[in-house]
Amino acid sequence: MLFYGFCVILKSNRFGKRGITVRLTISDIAKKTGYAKSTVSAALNNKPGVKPKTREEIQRIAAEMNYIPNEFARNLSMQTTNTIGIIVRDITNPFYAKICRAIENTASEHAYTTLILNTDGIREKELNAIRVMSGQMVSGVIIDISGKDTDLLMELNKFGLPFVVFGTTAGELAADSVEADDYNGAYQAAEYLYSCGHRKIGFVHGGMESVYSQRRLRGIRKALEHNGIELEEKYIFYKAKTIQEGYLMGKKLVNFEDLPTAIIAYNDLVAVGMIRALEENGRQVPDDISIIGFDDIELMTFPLTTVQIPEYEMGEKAAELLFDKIMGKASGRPREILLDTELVVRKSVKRLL
Amino acid sequence: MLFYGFCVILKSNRFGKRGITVRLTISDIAKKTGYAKSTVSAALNNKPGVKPKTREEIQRIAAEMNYIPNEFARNLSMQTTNTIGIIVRDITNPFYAKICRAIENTASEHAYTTLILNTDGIREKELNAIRVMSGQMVSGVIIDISGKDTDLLMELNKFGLPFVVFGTTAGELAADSVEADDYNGAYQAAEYLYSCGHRKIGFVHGGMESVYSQRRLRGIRKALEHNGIELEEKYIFYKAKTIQEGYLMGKKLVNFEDLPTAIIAYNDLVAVGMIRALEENGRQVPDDISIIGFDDIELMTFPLTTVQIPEYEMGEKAAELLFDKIMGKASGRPREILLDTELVVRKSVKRLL
DNA sequence: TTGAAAGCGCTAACAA
DNA sequence: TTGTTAGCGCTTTCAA
Repeated sequence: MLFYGFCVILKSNRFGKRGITVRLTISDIAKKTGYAKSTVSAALNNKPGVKPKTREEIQRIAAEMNYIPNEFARNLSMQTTNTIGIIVRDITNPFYAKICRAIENTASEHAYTTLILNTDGIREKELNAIRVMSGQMVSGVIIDISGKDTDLLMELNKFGLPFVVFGTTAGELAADSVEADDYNGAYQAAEYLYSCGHRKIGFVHGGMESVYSQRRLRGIRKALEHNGIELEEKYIFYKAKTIQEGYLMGKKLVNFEDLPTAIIAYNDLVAVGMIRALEENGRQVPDDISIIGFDDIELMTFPLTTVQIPEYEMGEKAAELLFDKIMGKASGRPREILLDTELVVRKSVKRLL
Repeated sequence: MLFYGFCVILKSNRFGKRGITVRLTISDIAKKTGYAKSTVSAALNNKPGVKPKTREEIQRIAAEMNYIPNEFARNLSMQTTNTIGIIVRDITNPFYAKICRAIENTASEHAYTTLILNTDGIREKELNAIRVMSGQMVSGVIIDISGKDTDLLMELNKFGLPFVVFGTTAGELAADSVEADDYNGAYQAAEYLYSCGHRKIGFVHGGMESVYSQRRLRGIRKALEHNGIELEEKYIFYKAKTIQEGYLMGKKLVNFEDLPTAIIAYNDLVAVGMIRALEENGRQVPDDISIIGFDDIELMTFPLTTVQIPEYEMGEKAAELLFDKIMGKASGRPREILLDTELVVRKSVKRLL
């Protein structure tokens, strides 16, 4: 019986230590081929100044011997890495998962690898993530800052890490950034609700320190004002970002006296949680109450009307911005990319008219 | 106006190159404190043999100067890394996202970092992932092998990478592995359907090269046999693993002549896709057809009855096994961990009795 | 076109 | 208790 998972001696160790894996190095290739390390290096990296025949021979033998360059030594020597860091709240949120996938795909086209760190939005973890990234010498980082987390950016700057941001770098601070047009998305959502006859409209925000929340709120408010009604304070509900929080929100809603006829949720997760809680308490969506979400997560069974955020494109664009920066192709001014959102109408909103 | 994202000179370069970030090194700390590099290293790493006062002083100054060790140099020197690799099909699948989160959490307790690579189940990408992992000198990898991908394990072995596997290492090959009890889960699901009066039961598998599919099929078959009925060949439907594939499956199902009264889907994603397609074509779940899923993804609005797989625990256990191996604590024999599944009854199955 | 040697930032053996 | 030195595997001058 053959057991896997034991260490294999690929090359015998200088000290002959048993069971310790020693990988093939460029010196082994040099020895084998009879060329110098520098020649091997040049050949393997397709650098000019190597005789074609030599290059071919070296590459062939290296391939035969299954040589894989040690990226660490390489990076240390070149003083760069081929990895970019991603700092997100939670990869478990399909929204971020999609973004990370997009970044990874773009990165791998550049032969880069990604390092993903989750922070759960906890400051301490965010700070730590930046330190780890720095220690890992990532070439740059893509970070999701939902609030005015300018100190996170200061930190990134302190370590000299190029970065691109999801979210806005408000006011007099500016950085390359990618975001979706939340304002417009929210505006459209509210406008749509109005057109369906809804007048009492609520918003479950995701914490007002978040620019996304702020802009969505502004969008809703503006749309309603435009139609001559006002967003009532009591219909701005306390924050929720996750399914669980949405669920709790839904529970509370049930006991509410003067319920709005429609609610815009901070995101689809919150919408899911709310719907679950409402249905458990005998309220039907959209018959008893209408709901609109944000993100357009793929995984829904429920026909949720929602504002679609182009996650994949966001990830792609962010990666492109970052690579421009890493490659020194970025122009002086920070670039801010704003991507369109779109209201996807399904069946979670009741027509009252 | 202050622009972020430009490089900052943390320390002036030997060549005085402008705009190039040069990070602080251990030599800088040595110079500043007046101690030798080795002393600084020992102090910073809390190694014994350093005078407490010295240690304290060095640590203080290093912290003040915001020194962060270069992990690459560290790893190169120590011939290990503090990262473990994860090779999964697709992080966008919440099932894998959960697993990755669990692994990351466990890893970070050991001050390890994770490198996640997605393969979409494509052989070429899997092979490449292993090469990348090897080049990145990961301490070990956790890999999801759904089929009898023994050559992937051979590859891993070839590079001397310790690994732990999700899935089974069938037959005479064996490795540390973690898996859920698919067989039993499927058995329970089918048993439950039978108890609800279903006799015509179908299974949408995820590709019969997958051991999961095989075992689930066996579980279903056994449960039915136990009740004196047979799983009909025509009710074993072609493979589907994603929402899209489930959706297509659902579309086909609509035109089916002799539909089963209940279907067990390969996973929740497939169930979601099927339900969506069915409902679009006027069939209600569970009124017209009952459906059971696998995984118990959190994100469902639909009250899907499903076989819960303990993803988080799976990730945790896998990480623990791997760390044991990395730390040399593993005993000789491969360990296979089998985790219980549980049927979560919700409302996607109709009682016919 | 190739080779020798230095150096990336760190750890670790050994000497002081 | 601290310092000196070599070396991890690679790239990159610079010399041959």
